[in-house]
Amino acid sequence: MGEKGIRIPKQKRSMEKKQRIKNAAIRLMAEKGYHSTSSNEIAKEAGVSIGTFYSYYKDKKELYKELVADIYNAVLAPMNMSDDPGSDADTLSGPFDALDKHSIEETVYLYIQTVFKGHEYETAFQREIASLSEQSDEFREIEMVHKRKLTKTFTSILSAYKDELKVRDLKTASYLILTTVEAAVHDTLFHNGGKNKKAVSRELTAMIVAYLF
Amino acid sequence: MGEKGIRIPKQKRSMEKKQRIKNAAIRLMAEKGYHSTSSNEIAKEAGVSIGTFYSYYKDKKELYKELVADIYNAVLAPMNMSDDPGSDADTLSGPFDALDKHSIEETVYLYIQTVFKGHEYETAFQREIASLSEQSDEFREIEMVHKRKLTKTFTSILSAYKDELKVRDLKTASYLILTTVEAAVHDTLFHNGGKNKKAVSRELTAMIVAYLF
Amino acid sequence: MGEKGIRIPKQKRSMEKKQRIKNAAIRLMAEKGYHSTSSNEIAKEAGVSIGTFYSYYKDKKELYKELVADIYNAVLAPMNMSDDPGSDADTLSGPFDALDKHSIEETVYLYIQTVFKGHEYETAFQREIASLSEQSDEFREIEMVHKRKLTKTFTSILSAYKDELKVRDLKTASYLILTTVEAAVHDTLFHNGGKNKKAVSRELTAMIVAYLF
Amino acid sequence: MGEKGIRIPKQKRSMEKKQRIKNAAIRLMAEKGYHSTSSNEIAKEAGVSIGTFYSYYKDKKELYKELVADIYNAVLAPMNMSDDPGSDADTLSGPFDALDKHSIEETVYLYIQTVFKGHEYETAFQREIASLSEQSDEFREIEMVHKRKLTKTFTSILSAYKDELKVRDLKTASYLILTTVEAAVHDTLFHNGGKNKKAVSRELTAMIVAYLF
DNA sequence: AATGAATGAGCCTTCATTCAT
DNA sequence: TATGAATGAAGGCTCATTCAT
Repeated sequence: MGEKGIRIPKQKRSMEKKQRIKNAAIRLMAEKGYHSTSSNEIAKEAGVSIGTFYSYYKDKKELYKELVADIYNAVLAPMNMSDDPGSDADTLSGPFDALDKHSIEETVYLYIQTVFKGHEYETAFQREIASLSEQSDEFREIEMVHKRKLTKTFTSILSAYKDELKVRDLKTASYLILTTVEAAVHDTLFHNGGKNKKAVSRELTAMIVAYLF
Repeated sequence: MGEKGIRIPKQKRSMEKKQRIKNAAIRLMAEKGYHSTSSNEIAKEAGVSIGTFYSYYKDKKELYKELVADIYNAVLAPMNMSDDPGSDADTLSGPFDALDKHSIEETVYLYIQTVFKGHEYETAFQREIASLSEQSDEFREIEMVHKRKLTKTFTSILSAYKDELKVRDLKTASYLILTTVEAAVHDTLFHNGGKNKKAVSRELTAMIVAYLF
Repeated sequence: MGEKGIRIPKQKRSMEKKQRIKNAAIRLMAEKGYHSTSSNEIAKEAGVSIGTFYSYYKDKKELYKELVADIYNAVLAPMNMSDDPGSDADTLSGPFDALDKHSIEETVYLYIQTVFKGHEYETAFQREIASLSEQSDEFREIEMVHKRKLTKTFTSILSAYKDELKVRDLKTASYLILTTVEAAVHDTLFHNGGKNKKAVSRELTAMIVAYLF
Repeated sequence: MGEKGIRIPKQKRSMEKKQRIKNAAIRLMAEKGYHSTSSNEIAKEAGVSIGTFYSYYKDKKELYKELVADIYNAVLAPMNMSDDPGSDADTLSGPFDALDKHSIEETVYLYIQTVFKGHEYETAFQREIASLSEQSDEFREIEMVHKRKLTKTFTSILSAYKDELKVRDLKTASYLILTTVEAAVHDTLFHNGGKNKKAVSRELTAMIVAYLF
């Protein structure tokens, strides 16, 4: 009943406010989780009234979706895969298109470092994203949109090395490597505080190279 | 601790009631998630009064913790690593101590199958566990107690093959393989419905063997 | 999601509480109207927690429906038309089945008095019912269930006088008389404070008799 | 009064804007009711800022009052009873002063048709008016101002027929007839969709004539 | 005059938890 | 022991109204 009329801010003042809301939300959700963070709390932390909050976002979920999109844009941008180059999210430096200029080992290692870098941006909040995606297919789908792109790109990269590869099932190999790297990085960063990042990078590289070639 | 006098049931009748509560909780949480399942609902589903519920469990979290412990015991038991042989949780059949009786490939493959089997027990609920563990360190710690043991055991198994291995950093290798297998199995089962289980098992085996030897 | 489990009280204590809620609701809605009366206010006025309120009623509308049903049962009962003889609403005294024992004028006059009596019970709240019925077809339907019965009964009474009547279109006549009496009584009571009740009764009787015979 | 300085527009531009607001309000309130129509929504529908809305109207109630007044002026005008001949509301065609040029039956029938015509103008919104008038004496009073005039006029018309009438209590008779016609027309139009308009007109005429003469 | 971003009181509703019986 | 009625803090969200620009 009756369009809710969500404000789409173009003015500087408004943009700033929206950003304040986002920052507050990331801060709080990273710390206490999505479910334990209330809209009222976010508004207060952002120094904004609850009415303003709801003039920018239909509901808490809507805000969360935008947060995830921002994170993914920021993380995927350096891999040259971002959808939205004009995103209002920060963008990580260091492009990923240098992959093919190096030896195989270097290439894989570089890839792993890129994934690390991506996970190191707003780490705590990304951990919460991972959690929610696990919880509801609705949230998971938001992530998948981006992840599917990654798989495709990676498969095409592997195809370039086709003749030198010993694996046959390229699709499963891509899936496996992506899952593996993602999990190892995730676990290293989120649950071990990154202490063994170096060793993991080295061994992970070794494992993938040994598998592929 | 236990100011309110949480009942520790030893009588058959009580044990049965507790089990009914647990079963109801698993059923509901698997379906709708921890946060969307209320204590009242669990009690009703269990055919028990809410008062009774709170005479067995300090709060919902307490119940959840017990559920996680049960799952872990059930999953780890077949690997001969369970702490609590007298656990009231079900126990999966098929011991894992046959590892060294087979060829390397067979051994790894068998291990992967065991992990699959573990994840296939109360799959939906385990997915919820994974989600919550991500969310709160408190819950995560419960998992870690068990996982640390797994790493240790696995490292010692690898040690048996020491001379034939090409990896040097045994600790990191163990960690990597466990994380990798866990992640691949998890993703295959929880997010892909297990459709590519076979291919993943094969490639995963290939990757690990290529890495280790 | 998940049956809300509305409590259906059979115990004396509970029944009493439910009645307290109803009384409070009638009091407040009669005074300030349905829309300006909040559930919290009703609960407070009833000396009951808001939680208790929602354990008895799914929402405010549900409570309102019950209130209307109660009123109608109380009002229709003396006309021997109540659906629910065991209703927990009060019941007005004075049956209406004496209609045919009197002269025509007396019969009509008696009928009008009965309608007055019905409207004099919880007058202010009935005024609010009338208002809401006007506002939403959903609420109107609740009233109509009862009103339709009245029309039918009245038509059959008229049929008994068939040969002496000068009107031909019995259905429209019934409708017209019911509407007319209802409106006159309603207006006299709700908007004129009943000051001219006597004169209105007399003239209304005269009009109807002149019309029918 | 008017502390906030409510603008009384005399300029064409302003009048136009005010009218746009009124039209939007009637449209929305007719469709969704007074309570479910927000000021912000009205302003948006009118293509006017909420600020402008509040520069013309102290609050939503003020706007509503003006709407009711307009409707009454539009409805009463053809009966030559409008207070404000220069009202900015539309005016229905067809004067009512032809009453005495016809036979008694024709006169009454004509009157009924006029009332029908009045109710057929902005029917849905008038239904909402009826509802709100029932709800609050404040709103009701607005209606009464006009209705009292009607009664007076009608009484004086009846006086003209004095010698031929059989009724003695002219005041009550006027009141009764007005109430009756109003109610029958209202119900026929608002709740029966006007299907039985013809039959009701006929029978209503018959009833009133039989009563009066 | 006009705008519309901003406000915040207050509404409806849920649910973990208590406690009298 | 067991029950379940009762509680009330807290959450999500709406909307009439204000005010700086």
